[in-house]
Amino acid sequence: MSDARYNFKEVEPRWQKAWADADVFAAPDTSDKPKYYVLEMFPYPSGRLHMGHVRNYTLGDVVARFRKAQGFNVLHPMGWDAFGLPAENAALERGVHPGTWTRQNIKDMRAQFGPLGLSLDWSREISTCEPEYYRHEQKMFLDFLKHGLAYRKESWVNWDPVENTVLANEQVVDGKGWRSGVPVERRKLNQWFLKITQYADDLLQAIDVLERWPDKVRLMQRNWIGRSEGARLQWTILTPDGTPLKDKLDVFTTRPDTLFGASFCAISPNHPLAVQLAEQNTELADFIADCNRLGTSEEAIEKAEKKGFDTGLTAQHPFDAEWEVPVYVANFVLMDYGTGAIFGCPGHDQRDMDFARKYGLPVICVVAPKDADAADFAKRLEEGDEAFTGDGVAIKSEFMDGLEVDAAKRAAIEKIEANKQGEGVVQFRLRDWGVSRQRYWGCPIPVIHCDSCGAVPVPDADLPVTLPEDVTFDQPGNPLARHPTWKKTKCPSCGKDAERETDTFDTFFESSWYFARFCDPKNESLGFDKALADQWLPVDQYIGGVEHAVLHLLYSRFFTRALKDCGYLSVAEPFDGLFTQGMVGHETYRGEDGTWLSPDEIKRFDDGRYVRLTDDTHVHVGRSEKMSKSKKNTVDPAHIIGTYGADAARLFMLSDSPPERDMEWTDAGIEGAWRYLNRLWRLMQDVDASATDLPAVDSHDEPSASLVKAAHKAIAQVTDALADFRYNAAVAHIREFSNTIGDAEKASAPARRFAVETLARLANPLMPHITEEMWSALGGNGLLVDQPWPKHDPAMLVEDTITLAVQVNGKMRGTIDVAADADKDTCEAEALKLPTVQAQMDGKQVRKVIVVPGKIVNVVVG
RNA sequence: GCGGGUGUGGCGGAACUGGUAGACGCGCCAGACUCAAAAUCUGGUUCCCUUACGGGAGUGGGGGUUCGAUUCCCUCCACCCGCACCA
Repeated sequence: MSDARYNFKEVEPRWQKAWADADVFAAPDTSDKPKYYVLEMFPYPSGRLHMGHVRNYTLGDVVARFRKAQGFNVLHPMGWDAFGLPAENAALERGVHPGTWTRQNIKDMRAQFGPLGLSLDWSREISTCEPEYYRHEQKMFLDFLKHGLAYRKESWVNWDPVENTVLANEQVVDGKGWRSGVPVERRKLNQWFLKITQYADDLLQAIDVLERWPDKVRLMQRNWIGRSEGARLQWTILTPDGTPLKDKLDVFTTRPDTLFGASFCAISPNHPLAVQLAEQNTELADFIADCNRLGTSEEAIEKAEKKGFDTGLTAQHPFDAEWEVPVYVANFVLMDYGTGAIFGCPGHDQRDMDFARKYGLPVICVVAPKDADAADFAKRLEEGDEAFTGDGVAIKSEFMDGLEVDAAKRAAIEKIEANKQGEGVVQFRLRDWGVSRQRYWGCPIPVIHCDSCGAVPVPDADLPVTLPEDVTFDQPGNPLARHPTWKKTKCPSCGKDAERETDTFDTFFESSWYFARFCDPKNESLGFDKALADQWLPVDQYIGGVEHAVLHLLYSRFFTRALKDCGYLSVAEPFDGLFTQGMVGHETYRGEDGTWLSPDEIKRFDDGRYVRLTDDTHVHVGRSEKMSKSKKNTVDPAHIIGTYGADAARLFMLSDSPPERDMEWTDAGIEGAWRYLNRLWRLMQDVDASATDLPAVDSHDEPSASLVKAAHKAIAQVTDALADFRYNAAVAHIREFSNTIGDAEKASAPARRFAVETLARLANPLMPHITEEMWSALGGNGLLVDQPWPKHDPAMLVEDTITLAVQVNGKMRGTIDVAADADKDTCEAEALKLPTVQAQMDGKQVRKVIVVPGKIVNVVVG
C-alpha cells in the first residue's frame, strides 16, 4: 500500500531537478526539427511574483511543452525588463542604489520562478539594465541616427510632475501619467524622437497580415495610427487693412467637398501664427496662456467650453478671392494633429456648428441627402443647431454641384492641385515616439552636446556609455544632470569641452528588441547575429496582457522595421501570433467604514453573510477585481504553491475560465484542483504497471474496447483544444476521461494501463510534475517531457451504433439507437415507434419526417 | 460621442460548419465509511407542475428565417473594454 495522499513537496522538486540535470529545455541553435519560439512578455523585476505572472507564464509553458512534444525545437527564454522608475523610487525611499535593488529583486524572483516548474531555457537569461545588454541599443540608436530614423527637436511634451519626466503619447491615459495617475502638464523641451511615423502606412497595412493576433488589438492599433485621407490647402491671410501676410495658412481637412460651406478659420493656441500675434496683443497672450493651463484630462475636455479669440485677421477663400472669413485662435484646435489649423464648416461638423452659434458665424448647407428636397433641407439645417455629417450630394458648390461626397472630394482636390493651392494628403494620428526621459535608471542616450558642433554621436569605439554608480537621490530631478563629473567630456568631433546627454531612453526602448536578443543572448559585438535572428524570428507565439496593445506591441513592430532597414535582421513583424490573457481577480471586501479588508480579516458564515473578524461588523462584498495591494485582494503565489504545489495552481488557472478572459481566484477553485491531483494519484496506484501487452481491440471484451476507444477520443479532443488555446476545455476533456477510467472497473489491466498512460501524456503540458511521476510509476522510458505527443487512431473514433435524437415538431421527445449506417427508412420507422412520439401524434397527421443521418429525426405533424 | 466585445443554472463555464442546451468543475442536498470530524466514495442538482410516468417553460427582452436557432437576420436593453475637441 503506497501513500494515500500525493506528496507534491517531494515530487515537484525532484522532477524539476531531473529536467535541469538533463537540460531538457535548452534550445539548440542547430536542429533537424522545425523551430518554435514561445515568448511571454518579460517581467519587470519588482521582487515579487504575482498571480498575473503565474497565469502568463503558465499559459506560455503549456504552449512550449505542447509544441516540444509535437516535435518542434522550442525556444522559450526568460529575462528581466530591468530599467524603470520603481528602482529610483526605492532609492529615494530606502537609500539603496537602483542597481543593487534591481539585481537583488532579480535574484529573488528567479528563485520564485523555480517552484513553478516552467520549461524555460535559463541559459539565455538577459537583464536589460546591464551594459552587456544596453550597449547594443546605444549602437542601434546611432544607426537610427545615420539612417534618419532618429532626430532631436524642441516640442511640446507631456510632463509627468510626479515622475519628473516626459511621457510618450502612448503613456498618457485619460490625460494622466500611465503610472503616476496624475494629470500631465504641457512643457516645451528638446527631445529625441524616433521616426515611427515614417512607417505609419506600413504599420497600418501590415496589421491585415497579423491573422494570429486578437482582432481587438489589431483594431486598437489601427485606431491609434489613425489614418485619414484629405487635403492640405493654403489660405491667404489678410490683415485688417487688407495686406496679405507673407506666410499662408496651411490647413488640413478631410472634407474638401464642404469648402463652399466655410465660415471661419481657426488655429491652435500653440500655432506659430498665434504665438507671433500674441507678442503684440496681451489679450491674446492671456487667452493662449489660459488654454495651455487647461489640463488634457477627460473631465477637463468634457467641461471645457469651445472658446475662440478673434484675431481680426481674415482668410481669403481658396475658390473665391472676394470671400473672406474671420480667423480665430480656438482652444479646441490641436497643434499635434494635421497642421494645427482648420477651416470651419458649421453645416457639416457639429463642433464647428457649436462654435458658429456661439460667435454668430454663418451656417451654410452645402451637402443634402440624395432623396431630400435640397432647398428645404438647407433651410432647416441653416436655422437649426444640428450639423449634417451624412452622405449626400453637393449643393451651392459651383463645380461640385450634384456630386456625391466622395466624388466631390476628388473634384475639390483636383481643383486645389490645379490651382497650386495645396494637395491631397494622407494624415496620421500617430506621432513620432519621444524617447528622452529625464531619469537616471535607464540607458544613457549616446550623444555629446558641443557648443560648436551641436549634438554629436558618441563614436562606436567609446560605447557603451555606462551609467555612473555614484549618484545621489536626495533631491528631485535627474541625478545624471547634477552629477559632478559624469557629463563632462570632450567633443568627439572638435575636441573641445562638451557635455554628455543626460537624458536616458524610455524603458520601452529595451523591450522593443529583447525578443531578438534572446536569439543570441551572449553576443558581445552585436545585439544579435543576423543569421540567428532570422532563424528564430518571428516569435511564433507571444503571450501577455492587453495593456500593451498600443505601447510595447506597436513600438516593437516599429523597432523591428527600423532594425531591418539598418540591416540588423530580415523580418519586419516580430510577433507572428499574439495571445492576450485576461487578468486574475479576486473578490473585494470593505468594512462599514469603507476601508478595504483582506480575505483573512473577514469571516464568512454558511448563510453567506460576511463579518469583520475584529468586531463582527458587516462586510460589504464587492465583485472580483484585478488583484492589487490597495484593494487588499492579492493572493501570494508563493503561499499557494507552498500549500498545494505548482501543478494544482496551474490546473486551477487553466481550468477556471478561457485564458483570454478575466478569471477569479477562489479558495474553492484551488481546493478543487488539489482534489483532482489526488484523484489522479489514486488512479495511478490502481494500475498494474507491468500490464504492457495491450491486445487489439476485441468486441468480445467490450469494457476494454470502449476504454481504449475513449482514450483515442480524449487524444483527439485534448489535442484540438490545446492547439487553439481552449485550455479550460482541454482540462474538461481530461477530467471526463479520468471519470471514464474510474468507471471502467471491468476493463482489462492492459487497457487500464494504456488509458492512464494516455491520460498522463495528455495532461503533461498542464500538470508537468504529477504526470512525470505517473509516467515513471508506469515504467515509462526516460522522461515524459521528452516523449512525442500521442496520436489518435481515427478508426477508433468510429462507432457501430449511434444514438439519434427524435423530435416532434422540433421538440425533443426521445432517442433511438440505430446502426451507424442505418438508412433513412429504418430511422424513421424506429422513431415513429417511440411511445412519446406516438403520444404527440394523437389525432394528428404526419406531414413529413426529416432524417439527418447521424444527427436527428424530426417528425412534423399537424 | 465613435469603435469593439460580452450576456447560457446558485457560480465559472461547455455545445464542431443550425441538429439531444447545461459537458467539465465549484457550490449545494442526500447517503456510505467514522464515536465524531476531515478525507474519500455513491447518488442527485435549470426552473415550474407531477409520488412516479410524463408534461410545460427556458441560452438578456421583443420580432423574423427554418422541419429545427445559444448558433443566422432585424430591433431594443444591460454590462465591460478601447479611443475621444483628430478637423
